[in-house]
Amino acid sequence: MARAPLPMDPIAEARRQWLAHGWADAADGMTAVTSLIRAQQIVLARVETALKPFGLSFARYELLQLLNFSHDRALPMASASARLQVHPTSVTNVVDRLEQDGLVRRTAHPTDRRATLVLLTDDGAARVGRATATLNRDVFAALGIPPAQLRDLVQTIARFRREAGDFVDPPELPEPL
Amino acid sequence: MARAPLPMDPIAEARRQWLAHGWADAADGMTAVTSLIRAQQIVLARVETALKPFGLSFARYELLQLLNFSHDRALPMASASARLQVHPTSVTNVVDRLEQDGLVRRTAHPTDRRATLVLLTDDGAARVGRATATLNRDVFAALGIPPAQLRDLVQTIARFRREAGDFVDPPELPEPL
DNA sequence: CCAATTTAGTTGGACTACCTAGTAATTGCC
DNA sequence: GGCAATTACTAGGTAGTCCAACTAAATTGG
Repeated sequence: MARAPLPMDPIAEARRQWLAHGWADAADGMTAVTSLIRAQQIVLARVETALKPFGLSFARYELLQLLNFSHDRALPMASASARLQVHPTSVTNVVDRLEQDGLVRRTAHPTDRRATLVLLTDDGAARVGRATATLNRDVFAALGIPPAQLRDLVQTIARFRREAGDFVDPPELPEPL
Repeated sequence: MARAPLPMDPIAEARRQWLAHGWADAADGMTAVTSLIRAQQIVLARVETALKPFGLSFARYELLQLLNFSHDRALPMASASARLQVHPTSVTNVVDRLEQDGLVRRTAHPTDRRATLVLLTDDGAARVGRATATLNRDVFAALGIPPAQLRDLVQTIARFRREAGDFVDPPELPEPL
């Protein structure tokens, strides 16, 4: 990743180019998409930096934390894949490495002989606990976005995700027909 | 990528977990970070889907479009790396493949014998032009985020990027000192 | 002017994610 | 009951990202 700040905002520059080429109807969407992609790069870089001392990447951390919050600290591979929204082969890959590091263990599923349970080891639980403390302190609690904007950002993205079919609302109240 | 929508919002669920564990000061930041990462996954998936018929990925497209907007349709590798905010080795990698496909060519820099110019070929220009039309129509102009929220989103992220040192404001007026 | 430093780019290695294709086990339907 | 379709996972290959280390060329400083 390049370190030196650019002398101007490349996204605003792209927006100018879009307008100059007569693509006004797509300019705002283009700007939003590139903004989201760039913002993700920045926050992910911070997360990876914070996790590096623990020998974890964000992909590893997410899986460990998911197990940590699950009953019996275990989950079938397929459930992890669905919950993390990643390809099943990615889960296989990450579990392979986490298992080599002794942070998780593969176990037989009690009833379904096709399935494999991933189990968080004590080492894994300790590791993810320490990583979370660092992450909370150095990244999440120090993002640098004012609370009001943070709230709007999350809400806008939540609406977008729901419309994109990312999840469906749980029936908390009586269903409106 | 998993396709079926989850029965509830996993990010809201994570937020509940964070609050339940007494990490209230980090909960909003965690929520924002995971929201950004998930939103990027969704929009990037749409972009990649739209680009697939053209044999392009977003990384390839970005480089081609950057060259397309540059003088003489050419740029030194280092400039592309800085502008795209990716590691120099990533540029080497992408240029290798684009060159194999005949969409760009490596040329000698006229004055600096260390540097390599990447030049957009006519084929490359035609390809990126058609890809942009599709991208504008199918993705950017059809994001599904209301205009007002789109504007706020972009502005919030722009502020965040500036504070993160992504870019510095251009000296549009006489330099202070 | 020449040595030391910086800059530009590539190579090799590691990680993550995806896709395709395969095996094994389970479920569903006649 | 038994065959077909589905589900769970793994293997192999491709793409993209990064880092560390390296070569070559340009710049800088004494």
